[in-house]
Amino acid sequence: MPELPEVEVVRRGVERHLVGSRIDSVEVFDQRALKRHRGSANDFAVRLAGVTVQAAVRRGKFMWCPLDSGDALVIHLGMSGQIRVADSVTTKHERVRLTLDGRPSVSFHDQRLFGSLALDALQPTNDGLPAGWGSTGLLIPSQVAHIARDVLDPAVDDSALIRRFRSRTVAVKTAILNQELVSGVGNIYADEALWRARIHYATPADRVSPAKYRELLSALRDVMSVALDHGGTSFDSLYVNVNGESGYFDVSLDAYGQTGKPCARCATAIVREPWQNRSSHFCPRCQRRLR
DNA sequence: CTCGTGGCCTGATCGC
DNA sequence: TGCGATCAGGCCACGA
Repeated sequence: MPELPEVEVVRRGVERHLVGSRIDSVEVFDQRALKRHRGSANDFAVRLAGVTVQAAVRRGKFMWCPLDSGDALVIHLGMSGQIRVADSVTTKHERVRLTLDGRPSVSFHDQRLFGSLALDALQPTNDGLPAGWGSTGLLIPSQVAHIARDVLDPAVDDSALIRRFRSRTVAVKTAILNQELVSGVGNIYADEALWRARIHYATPADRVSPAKYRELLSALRDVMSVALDHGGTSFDSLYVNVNGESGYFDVSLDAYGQTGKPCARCATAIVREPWQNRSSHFCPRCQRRLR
């Protein structure tokens, strides 16, 4: 389950292996991997053949490659998507293969099909600032335009973001997972950052103080930076980096997946609760529910 | 506009 | 051994 640091690792791999290449041909083995492409698999393949890849850009968990055709190849890894280089044999979960001019092929693998590839038109960013990491370009795919800047984006205005959080009545965890407010935060790092900032996940977003939000943002940035320094983390083995190597690494998690283990601060057992079709992990002593 | 729910997906795991 | 139920969760469509 790649989150922002893992996607950034993959973006760097895409930058190395795909940027500057011309795509000679495209094989679509399963068109469900083109969920976000508005058009047929044939349309996807025909429009991609012969184009040259110009850059690899990322905002939150969306990645895209501007092409010399004027469009962009949009990549989302979903839960189990992988980019793999130079596969000689096609395996069960290989969904799309790009054959390049004079360089090893690049494939999109995805067991669970939550991810996708798509071709999309580019449009200017709303604020006239660079669209994301990896390029100073001011263009963003139309289907990514509604995604907010991510936590690590230097163009994020913390004060404005905190005002938006505080205008919501939903749980604070819902607010930080909302990709239209801030992007790149998934369930793992949400629980980790809430634990670090000592905030209960169900606290109404409008009852968290600005100072607490600053702590929360800082915790998110810390935990993601550490993960990025280690080259990406993931809780299962589905995430694989661009060379097919597992990106799993032993970043120490203090909340997520730690059910029953002692809290690193106070030794109280970490609790897991079902929440919005997923789970929330927290320390019942350090993270008190507001009442 | 905001919010809550359920669908999309497959494979590992569990109880019977 | 096999079968059905459950769970994992990012994103999106939909209805209130």
